[in-house]
Amino acid sequence: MMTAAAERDPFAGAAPWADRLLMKLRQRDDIDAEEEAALRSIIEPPQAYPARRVIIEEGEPLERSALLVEGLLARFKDMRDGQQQISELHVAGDFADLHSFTLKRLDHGILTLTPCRIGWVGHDALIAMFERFPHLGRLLWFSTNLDAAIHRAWTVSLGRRDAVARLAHLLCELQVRLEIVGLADPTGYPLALTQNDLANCLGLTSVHVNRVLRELRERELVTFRGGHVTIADRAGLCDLAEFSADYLFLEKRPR
Amino acid sequence: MMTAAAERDPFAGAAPWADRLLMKLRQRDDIDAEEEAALRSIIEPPQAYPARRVIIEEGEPLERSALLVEGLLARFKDMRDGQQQISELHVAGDFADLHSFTLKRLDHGILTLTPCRIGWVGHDALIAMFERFPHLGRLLWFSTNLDAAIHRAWTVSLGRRDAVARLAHLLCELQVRLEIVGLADPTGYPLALTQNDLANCLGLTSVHVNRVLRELRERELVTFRGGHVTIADRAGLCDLAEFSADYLFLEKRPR
DNA sequence: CCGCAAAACTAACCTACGGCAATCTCATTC
DNA sequence: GAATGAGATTGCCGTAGGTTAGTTTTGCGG
Repeated sequence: MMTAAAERDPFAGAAPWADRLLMKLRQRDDIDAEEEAALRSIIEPPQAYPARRVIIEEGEPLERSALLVEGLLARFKDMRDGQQQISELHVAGDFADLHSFTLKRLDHGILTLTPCRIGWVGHDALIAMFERFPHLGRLLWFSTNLDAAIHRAWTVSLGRRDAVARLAHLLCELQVRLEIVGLADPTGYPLALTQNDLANCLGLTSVHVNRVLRELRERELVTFRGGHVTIADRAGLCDLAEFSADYLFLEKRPR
Repeated sequence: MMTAAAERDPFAGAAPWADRLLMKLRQRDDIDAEEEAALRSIIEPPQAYPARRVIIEEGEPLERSALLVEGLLARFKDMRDGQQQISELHVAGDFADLHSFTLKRLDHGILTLTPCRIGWVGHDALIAMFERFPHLGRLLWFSTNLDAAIHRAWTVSLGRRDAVARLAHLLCELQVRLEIVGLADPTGYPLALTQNDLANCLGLTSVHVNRVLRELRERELVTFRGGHVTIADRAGLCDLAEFSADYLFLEKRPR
């Protein structure tokens, strides 16, 4: 069953690289077939990028946004003294820099942490789509506000949780976000990060992340080894982290 | 000169409580007279709230958003052990919880730190306005993305700056944000916060904030006393904080 | 002008995490 | 299968900031 939009665009209706984005959005609101086709049609076929490549430089003028199709991306900021802070991790299905649609440039860089596939979307195509489907505009606005909610959760972690709870909280967050897009099962998920990457997310040093990982392992809560997170005691982990998924807005509602 | 929208609504064209919001938005993009009238017309006359009142509870269903007309608001989260973390401060002219337009509830509470005046805006009125003026929709989307950029700056502070630089950075941020809405002169600004409030922003204790304020005073960079921030050496302060206003997106551009 | 509470300030001590350096593990390449 | 290098791991010690427990100052209602 093809919609009008789908017939005009040879990619629409197909474009499987938008699948995880749709899973993510449909967790929060209904999207009808016409909207789906419109959304799929504006996302260009994904391009591959190697790990550890800065794909968007801080300040660079932007006329398109990046839909992460596969891999892990980080929003990061480098300090004078060589330290780095990551302000958000992005998983498949995330629009990593939809913020640039209104900001026109970013206040931070975006970096691949693993090999990635990215489908670009032109800002002009977004404007056209929003004129026809204001509801999709609100949904993507929602998704940037969801990023802001994640930022706030990280702020709370960095400000008020100790290193153990902070790491536990991050692992809980990723568990939920990856489950939504079908990349985690209830016992854990693949996570191709180094301990140093985790340190850059958590405002710690890699040495201390190592100590904390050992503690979490010894307390039989989680194991992170060989690029895989195995959650041994989910309830215990959430409790330690004071984690609640409320800030991820998983309920389906008209937005 | 009255526009069509202004003639329909007795408050439009007047509604001076939207002045600072307009100053803030016009710093980033042009707004024509018709848009201005539409925006003014949907903001209800401000209501007064005393200091230290939670005006929005975490999770509460929301059908309107708060434009801060006067005073200081905080987005906050309380921890099990009684600690509090503030994830953003809002000054006059800020839409404090425009995020709830798409989120429908908040992942945090909103609290008055000083006596405040707030003009409420119904979400239905926003939808109607956006249908007629998509450009205003993008501008307000921009303003939620600006909040996200501020969140990221705080994340970097909390993760990678020591207490002195962290406090200095916050004081720099407020200087710029208050200047935009005409509430700071180049030498400083009124700031009716306690040292404990600052501690809750910075992930510190009030005791340590006190020590750090003394250090900043002794280094002749800033003084915070009697609810007023006096900047003695702006360049030195920015340098210490590694502060750049880039993340506040002060340039005027079509959004 | 007094009495009171909240906030500011100080000092002595304590601890979570950083800094540094050495060693270990493991995957990759020739 | 030896050589290499990135990342993981551990131990020791230093320090930024927390904790506790005060004292002092400020603002304010009566």
